[in-house]
Amino acid sequence: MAKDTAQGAHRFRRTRRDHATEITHDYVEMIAKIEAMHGECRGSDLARQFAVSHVTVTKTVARLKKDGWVQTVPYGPLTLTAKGKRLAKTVRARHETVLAFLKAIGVSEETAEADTEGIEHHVSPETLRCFRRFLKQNKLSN
Amino acid sequence: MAKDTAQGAHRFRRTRRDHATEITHDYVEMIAKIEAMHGECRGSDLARQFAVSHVTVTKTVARLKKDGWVQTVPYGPLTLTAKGKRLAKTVRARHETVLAFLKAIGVSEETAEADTEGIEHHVSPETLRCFRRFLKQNKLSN
DNA sequence: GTACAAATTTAACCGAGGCTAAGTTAATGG
DNA sequence: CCATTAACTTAGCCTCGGTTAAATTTGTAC
Ligand SMILES: [Mn+2]
Ligand SMILES: [Mn+2]
Ligand SMILES: [Mn+2]
Ligand SMILES: [Mn+2]
Repeated sequence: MAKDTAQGAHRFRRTRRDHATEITHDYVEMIAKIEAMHGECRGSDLARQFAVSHVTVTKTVARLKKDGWVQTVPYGPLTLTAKGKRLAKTVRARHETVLAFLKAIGVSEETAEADTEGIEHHVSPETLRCFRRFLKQNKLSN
Repeated sequence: MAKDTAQGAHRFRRTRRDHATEITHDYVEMIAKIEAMHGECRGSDLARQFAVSHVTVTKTVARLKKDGWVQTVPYGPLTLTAKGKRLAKTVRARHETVLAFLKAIGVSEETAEADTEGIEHHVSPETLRCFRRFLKQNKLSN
């Protein structure tokens, strides 16, 4: 019994789980970034940055709010909750590490930025440690 | 004008495009693998390997068929088209390279296998070349 | 040849993440 | 103060990738 799934099946489950949290991670990261740059973040900023419609942003933000990552005031700016700020910090750190790593092995700036946007969500803590170790060994820690 | 999208927006578009082709890639890769191991591939094999229901497989296979990657006979095995076989080959090669690369920088077998399943879909040709170059330089080409 | 088990298909549903169109609110210039 | 514009919301639609339940086909054991 327990042979209804193959032994490698958990890897695909992992990938599906990564994708379920991906949008949340990108949003809190972006909100923090825009807040840092412009003082406040509006829905229209996110729509422009992600190249989606403002309606998509409205719906996604409603989910983020329900899940406790952001707070909103009607017709006002978006703000991260304490929990949202903590998540943004770890997500940003991971993003930076992946980006620095790709550049360290010779990937061009622009390609590295683009690939990182997808890769970051599938890098496990162990792999992230390996990336950091590589950067350290090559004296390119940031 | 043309300032309705930010300069970094194309990266998120890229990631969304990667995700749109991801299932197709995983399916053709898996079908080729199962064919190679057991002579033929059935829908139930895919359901077991991906840990999804057989209904999900039926629906996904219908799309793959519509797009010309696989052929089916009612209540019979799945087969790849010529186009499907070619895609499977390139997808498998990319998977192998990503996996070998992660192991080369010190990621454990199991973690490398899991991370690769997601990362492979976001690795651009340029980054793949960097991975291969790294493996070559470290005499670990496969 | 019949009964049963496994595989497959079909129908009906869900949530996430996209979209357009239309209505509402807020800010601002004259 | 009012008209315009920008931002935001609401309503309704789509596809994809999941689900369960029920019907059908196929292969096989007896
Ligand atoms: Mn991202
Ligand atoms: Mn992905
Ligand atoms: Mn994969
Ligand atoms: Mn793969």
